[in-house]
Amino acid sequence: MERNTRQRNAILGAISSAGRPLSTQEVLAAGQAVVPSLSIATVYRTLKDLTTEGWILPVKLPGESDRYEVTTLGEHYHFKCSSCSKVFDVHERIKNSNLPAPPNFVVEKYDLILYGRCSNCIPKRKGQKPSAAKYPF
Amino acid sequence: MERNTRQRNAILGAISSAGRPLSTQEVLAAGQAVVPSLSIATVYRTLKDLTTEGWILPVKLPGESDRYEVTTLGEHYHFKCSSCSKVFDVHERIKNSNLPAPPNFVVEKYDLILYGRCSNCIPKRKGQKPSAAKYPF
DNA sequence: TCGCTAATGATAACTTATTATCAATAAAGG
DNA sequence: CCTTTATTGATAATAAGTTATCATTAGCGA
Repeated sequence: MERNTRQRNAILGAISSAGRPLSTQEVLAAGQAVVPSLSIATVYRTLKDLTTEGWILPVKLPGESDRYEVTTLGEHYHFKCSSCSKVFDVHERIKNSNLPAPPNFVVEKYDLILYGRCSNCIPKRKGQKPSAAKYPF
Repeated sequence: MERNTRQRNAILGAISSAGRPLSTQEVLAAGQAVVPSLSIATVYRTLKDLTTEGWILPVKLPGESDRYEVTTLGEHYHFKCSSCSKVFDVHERIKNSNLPAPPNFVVEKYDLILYGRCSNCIPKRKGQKPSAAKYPF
C-alpha cells in the first residue's frame, strides 16, 4: 500500500468495527455505505493486501468461502448462526486438558466451530419475531 | 442403484476399509487398484449415489474439498496431519460441560478439528525417516 | 494547482471442483 | 447365450469464487 484511499479506509474500517468476521459480500456492502462506488474487485484486491500486510486474517469454515477479521483478537473460536448465517467470535476458552487426541498423535493446534442460534435469532416470547440484528449486514 | 457393478463395489469397499475419510482422488486411486479403468466421473457419480442412499457421508474441513467416510462411525472428530495431509477419525470425546459459548447463544452442534502430526509422521529416533504409512494412500 | 502514477471500477478471464453428455460397455433376467 | 438398458469412461460444460486487464480516476508530493 502506498496511498491512503477512501476505499481502503472503508474496507479496513468495516472489518475493524464489525466485531465479527465478514464475508467479501458483507465487506462490499459495508464499504459501499461509505464509498458507494466501491467495486468487488477493489474489495478482493484490498483484502489480499491487508492480509499480506498483517492487518486482517481469513477465517475459514467448512464448506464456506473466506471471511475476514482483524489480527488483534488473540486465540478464539467461531460460532455460526444457522438462522441468519452470521459468524461470531467466541472468546471463552476450552480447557486444553480436555482435548481428545489419538494415541501417538501430536496435536499442534485445533479449531472449534460452534453451530446454533445467535441471541438475535432466538425468539424472546412465543409468537414474537426475532429482533432486528445488532449489525448492519 | 440397480446394478451391482465392480466400480461401485470397489468405491464403497475402499471407503469402508480405509479407516479414515478419503478424498475423491484417494477414492479414485484406491478404486483403480481394483478396477484399473475406473474414471473420476464414476467416482463422483457413485459418491453422490452412496451419499443419497445413506452409506457414506461427506467430511468437510475448512478450506478443503469434501472427503467421504461410512455413516456407521457415530459421533467423532477429525485430525488432519500437517505433514502427510491425511485426515484421521478421533473417537475420544470432549466433555460437553467444557464447551465455550457466548451469553444468550444456543449451541446445537459443534465441530472439533485437530491439526498436528500423525503417528506415521513423527520420527521415531533422531535422524530416522518417518516409517511407511499404514494406509495405502 | 499540477503532474505523476498508484488505485479504482467494470468486466473478462481464470481456477478448481463438480456435473452433464453420449457412445460404448457390461450387469442381470430369460 | 441373448437382449435390454443401467452404468461406465472420456471429456465437454458448468458454477462459484477469485484474479487479471486496462482505461479512467484520484492521492499526494512539488
